[in-house]
Amino acid sequence: LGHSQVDKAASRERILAEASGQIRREGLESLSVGKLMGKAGLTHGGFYGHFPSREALLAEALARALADGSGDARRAAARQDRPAGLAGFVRSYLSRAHRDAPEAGCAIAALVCDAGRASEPCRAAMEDQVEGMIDSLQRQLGGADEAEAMAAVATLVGALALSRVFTDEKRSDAMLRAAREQVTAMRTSET
Amino acid sequence: LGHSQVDKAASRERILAEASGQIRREGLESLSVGKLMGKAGLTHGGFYGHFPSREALLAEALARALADGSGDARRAAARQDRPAGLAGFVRSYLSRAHRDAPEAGCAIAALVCDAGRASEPCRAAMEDQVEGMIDSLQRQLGGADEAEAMAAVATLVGALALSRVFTDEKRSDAMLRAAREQVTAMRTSET
DNA sequence: TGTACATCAGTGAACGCGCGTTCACTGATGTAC
DNA sequence: TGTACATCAGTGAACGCGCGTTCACTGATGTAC
Repeated sequence: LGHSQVDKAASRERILAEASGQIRREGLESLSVGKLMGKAGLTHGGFYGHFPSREALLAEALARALADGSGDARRAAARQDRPAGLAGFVRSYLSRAHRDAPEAGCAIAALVCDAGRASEPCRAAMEDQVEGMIDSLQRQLGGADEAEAMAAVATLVGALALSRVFTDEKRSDAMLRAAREQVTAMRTSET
Repeated sequence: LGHSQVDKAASRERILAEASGQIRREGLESLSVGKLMGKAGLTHGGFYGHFPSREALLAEALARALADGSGDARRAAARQDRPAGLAGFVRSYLSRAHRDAPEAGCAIAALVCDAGRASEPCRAAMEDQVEGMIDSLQRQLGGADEAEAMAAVATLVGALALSRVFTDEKRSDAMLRAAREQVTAMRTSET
């Protein structure tokens, strides 16, 4: 059991990473201090050496989740040198892999509904990330007006969230495919 | 304090109606037996004369919420004699009134994220309602293929859910407008 | 380099609280005569 | 129509449980000499 400063930083990191996955997998309210510490290999009492309260961790974990999931994906998509550009981003965003691993994926799609009910900091963090995704898509759409980018975001987020509702995998796949076609067609009709 | 059989039926109705609104306003997990009974004008102990458990009520309340919100809206949209048809449905679905009153609105948009994490009956009920909304939109789109209807549903649900994340009302309105334009344009390009 | 000690990461018992659920009870209802 | 009584809708105290949080403690860390 490490007691050094480096170990503490590593513990904090493990706690945050675990929390960031947990909230994307089962929602903001699912995060329990005791269980979280257990998964991080520690006991519940140590939690308050890292964060002042569950609520404070929640805000930080959401920020982390948004950066991990949506942020990474958007940055990848925004890279000019990427072969496929928009089509590549849409393909990966609406992929089975993304649908089946919400804990590693876009926190916007995983938590849209929770966001409106959450504390102000959580809500603000989510809002910023949505704006970021709109910007990113507008650029990818090649100078389309913002309304088109907004509609594209709605389609992407809605389709991914809905694809996770279906128990029948074929229907779920169909939902992803339908949205992929629509968003990809938006570019084609623009350029 | 009524003790008749009619009164009991009315109590059950009040409990269900209250629960159906509560879960759409604050999520499935937000439903508390004690608070719910309080809002229905009763004490917590009486709950088990109406439902066997919180979980059982949850499934019934979700079914009710889906029927109230999405069902009503879809049925209205499906009526052939309605002046505007699809455009009318889309306008009301993506209206400020709908956004600002989730407790009376579409349960799909209010609970997409919660659905995947919920018990099997809840998930199945949600799944059915999504299929129903796809069917309804396909008919409204005038014989478009199912993929287009699915993409339209994703856009509608995604935009409504996202519009509730924004604190800035102008951005929220813009999201609704953007999706309205896109879905309405789908019909135009079809017919 | 080696020892003495202050620091502090992590432990685990304990707390108050709200939850879902149970149950003995109360008193209005509605039926049998 | 009027009375006696079984039914049962609703009450509120009590339960066990898991939660977030606190705190006295332990023992490894890393610094001062």
